[in-house]
Amino acid sequence: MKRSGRIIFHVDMNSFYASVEMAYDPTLRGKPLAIAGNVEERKGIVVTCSYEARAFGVKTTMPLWEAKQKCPQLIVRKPNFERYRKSSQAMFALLRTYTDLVEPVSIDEGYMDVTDCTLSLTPVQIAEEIQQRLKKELLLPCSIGIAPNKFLAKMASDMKKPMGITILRKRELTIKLWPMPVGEMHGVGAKTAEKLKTIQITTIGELAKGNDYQLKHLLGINGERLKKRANGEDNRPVDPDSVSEFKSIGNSTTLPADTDDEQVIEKVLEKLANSVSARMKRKSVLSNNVQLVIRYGINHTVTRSRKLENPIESVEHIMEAALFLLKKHWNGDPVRLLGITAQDMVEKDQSVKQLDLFTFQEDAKHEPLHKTLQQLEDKYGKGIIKRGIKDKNTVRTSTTAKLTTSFQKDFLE
DNA sequence: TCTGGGGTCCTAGGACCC
DNA sequence: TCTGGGGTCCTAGGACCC
Repeated sequence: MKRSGRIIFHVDMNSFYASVEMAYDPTLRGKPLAIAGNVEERKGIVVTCSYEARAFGVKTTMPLWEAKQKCPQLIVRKPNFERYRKSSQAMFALLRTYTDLVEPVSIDEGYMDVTDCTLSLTPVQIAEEIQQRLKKELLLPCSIGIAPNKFLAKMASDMKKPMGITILRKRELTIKLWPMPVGEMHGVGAKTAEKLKTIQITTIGELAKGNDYQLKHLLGINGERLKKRANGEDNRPVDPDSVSEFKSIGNSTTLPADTDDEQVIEKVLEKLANSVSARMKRKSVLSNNVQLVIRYGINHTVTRSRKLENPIESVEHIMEAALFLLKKHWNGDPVRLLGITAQDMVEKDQSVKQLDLFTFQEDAKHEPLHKTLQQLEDKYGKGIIKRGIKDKNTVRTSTTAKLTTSFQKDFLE
């Protein structure tokens, strides 16, 4: 028998970092706890806090000094990402014992498609069991939303925290979803809410009935999508692989004090390049594009990127690109934050290396070489060969990884 | 005392090619 | 001599999320 609709779960861990710390250190349980970066300094903000801390009015992104004011007995810990990653892995492993269709969205939340779960349990029973097991086995509380698609499941999991299970059926939309402020909708932030207000849309229900032309004019393609979601339409599949296809790896840091000292800036970049490179190597990926982020003041951030000739991963290469961008684009003003992000990632194929194919004089006649390059492009598509100017008259061509093996077979024998 | 650091996706303009 | 329109790539920036 084929069921008409899907059954999607959104599993959302409650105050994840704080919960992990409590699981790890029993003396913290039941106490107001905040996780904050830069504990000693002015710029520290609350990343996550326990429900006991929330009772005092402590909130995520609140400056630490303010949180301490609201709750003098607040316990503050620095984040320990290694620990969170481990807990996260254990949590997703538990979810995968129910179905392979588990899509992690972030370290502490994910979707499950339990439509074809073979268990003789109802969806609600499965959700209850998952929630109980996460609590018992990993000491971690969560909320679960159950709905016919991802968007509704996400909205549902938000409705009851902590340790909630909420079912959101399509026919309940008008009562449960439509009265909510549009700003609480997943995908609508402050700016979009502000824009919607100009056309008298303040609730999800008003968005659901919004004028197509007006929405498109105001928000572009996103207007169309948001209206569909408001009407409970969302056919995105649960994709277990989406998380492994990450697009970028970056590190950034706010400096202890704003500075225009070039040596200090270069030191910081060196550190960032080191950590980006280490993470890339751990994941066996190379990058074709390096982005430099410079923040001058609270509201002035500049990003500059550079497409590279060859994919890179080493600290030296990352630094080279970052320094190039710094020299070219830094206006000399004091810098508040610096960041390096590696983008346009490709998987590193261990078995083959990137290879310089030819170096030749652009204006000279090299019929066989040109012919070979043409053949390569015909076979593998445009863009497979990178051409770079080596010096005034010399062109260097190179290609990457996967092609090389076949290339050698096809053309170098 | 006054907002961190990790990401994704989308848009838009200019360059270049056909 | 002048020139349209489409496609792709690159870069910068904005919005959003956790």
